[in-house]
Amino acid sequence: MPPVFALVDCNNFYASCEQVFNPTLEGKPIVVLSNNDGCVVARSNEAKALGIGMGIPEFQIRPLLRTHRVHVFSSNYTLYGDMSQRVMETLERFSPDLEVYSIDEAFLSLVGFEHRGLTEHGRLIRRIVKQWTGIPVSVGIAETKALAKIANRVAKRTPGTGGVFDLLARQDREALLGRVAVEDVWGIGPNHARLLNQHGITTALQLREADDQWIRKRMGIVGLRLVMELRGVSCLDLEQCPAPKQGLTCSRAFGKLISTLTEIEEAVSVYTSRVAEKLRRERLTATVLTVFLTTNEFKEGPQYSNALTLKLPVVTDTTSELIRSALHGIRAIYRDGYLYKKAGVLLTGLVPASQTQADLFDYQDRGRSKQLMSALDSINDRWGAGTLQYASSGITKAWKTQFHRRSPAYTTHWDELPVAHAS
DNA sequence: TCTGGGGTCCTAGGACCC
DNA sequence: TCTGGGGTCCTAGGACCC
Repeated sequence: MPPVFALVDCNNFYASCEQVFNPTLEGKPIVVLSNNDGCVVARSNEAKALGIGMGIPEFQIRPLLRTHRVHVFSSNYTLYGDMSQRVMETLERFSPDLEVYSIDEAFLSLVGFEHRGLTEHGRLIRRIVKQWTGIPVSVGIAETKALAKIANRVAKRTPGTGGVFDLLARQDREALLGRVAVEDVWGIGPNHARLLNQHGITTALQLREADDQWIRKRMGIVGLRLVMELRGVSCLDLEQCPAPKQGLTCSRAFGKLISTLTEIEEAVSVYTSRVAEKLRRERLTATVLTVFLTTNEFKEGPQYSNALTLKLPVVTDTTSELIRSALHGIRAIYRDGYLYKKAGVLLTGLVPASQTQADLFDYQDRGRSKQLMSALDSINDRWGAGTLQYASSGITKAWKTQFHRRSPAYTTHWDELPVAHAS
């Protein structure tokens, strides 16, 4: 059976999540900002119509936001993560062959559903997801993932499609691909777009017709696979079970520039605690730790950026051991006399915890530190991240990430549940 | 004043081995 | 004077994704 993919993509996902819990926002321009309220990461249709670009720094459009009374939100990842799970669980009912591709997108295999009419099936998916979660989605259908991406784009932007577009059924495929700019093709970033444009390739249609040898040489095997996908030859399979994680990171810009080693050590301790929590949640242990530190690249003044990778003395998931190594690393790369903007901790060489616990023979009492970590995790789960923390994390936290306009965690915190008013 | 965070995969080059 | 070829592993950097 030839493959058939549907790409289901939530419309303006973060913005839609905010609207679900505050319906007075529907039809209004709203934006959601990144950490530290830095950049725009989601926009309602009305905000897009005002010309607010994706990724633009908030301070650059502040007057515009005020003039048009745009509703502005800090990111609320707890809420978005929970809503994402609800959407994915709903989609699972339509096809067990599902790949959760990102927080707001999933590929579904529709093989076996052809007889019902794929467009009709797409409309049903859209209706049920909206009804059960409140989130509007678009559905693109085609015989490869790359084409399903394009179909989804058409569904989103073309009034009259009703949010569903089946490329398989189209006779005018060439005309459609001719209207898609090459930089809007999935897998073509700014660098390859520039390269292709220089060689006269400006549309998805021209990319499809490009010379294989040339593509292979200039864009590698990834580029060639993409071209094949545009031709309707499926090269990218549905990845149903996620591959094991290769690394886990916690990196964050500081709420303000900092210069002292003490403050940086505090931040690195907190970041290490966060990444250690992720590690335990994934039931993994780490063997390698990298710390890094950078100044603000956007600002004038002396720049410094460095990273150090350390092999951990023992494979571990224990916060205190990870903090010890991270602080060791950060002291080694810290230089006096700079204003620092960002630091991070990266764990790699990940091994499933089940494979490491049996044969440890170091001096630590593993049983006790395991108990300590589960106590720590359950208290922080129950009472909020950071309720219990290590002394090296400090108290004042002048460098803390800023979220000035965060909406409530409507779905995950009892004291922030939305309230229904009888009218 | 103010510019995010967390990932993946591929490739080239060097070290090392037989 | 003359100095192979093939393999693996590791790392850094580039490109891309949402």
